[in-house]
Amino acid sequence: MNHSNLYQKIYEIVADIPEGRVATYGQIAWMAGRPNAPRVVGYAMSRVPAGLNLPCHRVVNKSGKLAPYQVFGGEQFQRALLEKEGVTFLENGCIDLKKCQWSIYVPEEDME
DNA sequence: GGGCTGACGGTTG
DNA sequence: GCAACCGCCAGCC
Repeated sequence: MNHSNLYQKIYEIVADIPEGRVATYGQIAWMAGRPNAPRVVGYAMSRVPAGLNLPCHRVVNKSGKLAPYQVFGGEQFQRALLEKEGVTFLENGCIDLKKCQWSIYVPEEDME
């Protein structure tokens, strides 16, 4: 099994994140088959081709904090973008994971 | 082929 | 509750 397949899967998972929802690196790693490799996910994001147009801004850490990725133009830009998509932010600047954390099992009753 | 780094996570202090 | 350290896997020098 080629490692490139792992990257491809990571890209696929990130690209499958719906608007208004966010996913954690650990969750993506878990879905990609590497629950112990959250770093690899972050690294994959760092090396992701811009042509894929991946919504990497929807990927946050377990703390609900946005990655120190200033390449987007600033954390505020990223935050505003997510907020515009419907992501709920807390007063402390963290994302409300309990409401916006993406799951493959999307409960319709929880969706509004 | 070996060592360092990295957009993280969990545990311990 | 917050801060720091260790551990993890893959990529790059």
